[in-house]
Amino acid sequence: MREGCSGGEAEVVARVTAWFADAARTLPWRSSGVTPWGVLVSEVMLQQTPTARVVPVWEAWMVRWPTPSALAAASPDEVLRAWGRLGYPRRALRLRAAAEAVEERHGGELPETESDLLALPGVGSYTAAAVLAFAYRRRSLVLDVNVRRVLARVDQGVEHPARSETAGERERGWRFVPDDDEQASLWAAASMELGATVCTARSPKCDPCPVAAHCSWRARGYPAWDGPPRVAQSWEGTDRQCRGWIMAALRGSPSPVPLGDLAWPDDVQLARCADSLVADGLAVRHGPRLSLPGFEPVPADSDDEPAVA
DNA sequence: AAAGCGTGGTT
DNA sequence: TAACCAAGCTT
Repeated sequence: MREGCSGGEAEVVARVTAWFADAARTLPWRSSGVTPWGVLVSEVMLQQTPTARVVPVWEAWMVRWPTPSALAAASPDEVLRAWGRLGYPRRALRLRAAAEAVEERHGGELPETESDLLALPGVGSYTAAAVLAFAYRRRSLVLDVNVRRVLARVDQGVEHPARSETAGERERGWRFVPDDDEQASLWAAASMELGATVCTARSPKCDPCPVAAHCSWRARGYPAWDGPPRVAQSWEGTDRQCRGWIMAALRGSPSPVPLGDLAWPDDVQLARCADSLVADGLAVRHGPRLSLPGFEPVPADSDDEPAVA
């Protein structure tokens, strides 16, 4: 008997992985021939961004910058424009920084250990584990929002996982991870897929669920969530919205944009957000104008600002 | 360690 | 229609 399998973990793993054999979506980063770097690119793009929106961007991106060295050589403004509307554009900068780090520290090859992966910019606990599982077919604990929700329901009998990951959650998560590398990486992909397509946050489809009969939440009659209320992130009028507005303008302009051209109702907020974008390396000042970083003004003789005598 | 960080589709 | 939600990371 495998260690830690006192409950029905092995049965759940077997059923979910069998279901996955048929139900797996065909996603471009799952194709054979995709490099570990390609897997990492997909994982970073998928952080907080729906799969459907990532697909076309990933495909174009990998054609343009197939390797870490190619991306490291790209200029930030190109990278930010190619990132398009995926959101959280600092991920694009961090991905480029990760490419540079792979070049400098690992000779251009994505490292294969969890600690080396975690040391890359933009790579956290989830992404490192996902690369181990999906790129290297290695045993790891892949706990994303989908897997956490599946385990919350099947294992804990509650509708939602805790707001932030707990030690107990990781401990329980490991109980489901098969000893075998190949089976473990299959479980990682399959459990994520189940959460993404069947055991969804809003309206779970228990009918086609391969583990409905093993689900504690179902057995308990789907009790409503009685944990802490889940925070609703506001949007209207936030700095986030303002920053997004500025970034969209910068992406859409071939030349630096005067802040005054950005029709934003609050001048103070606009200035503050411009400052924060510059501080984050997402924008650069050219006198009173703003551009994406890496933008090269035509090297005329310093006509960016009116000459001061 | 809680809060900040984009964007747009779904319910 | 207004919330809710999405393959998280960083500070």
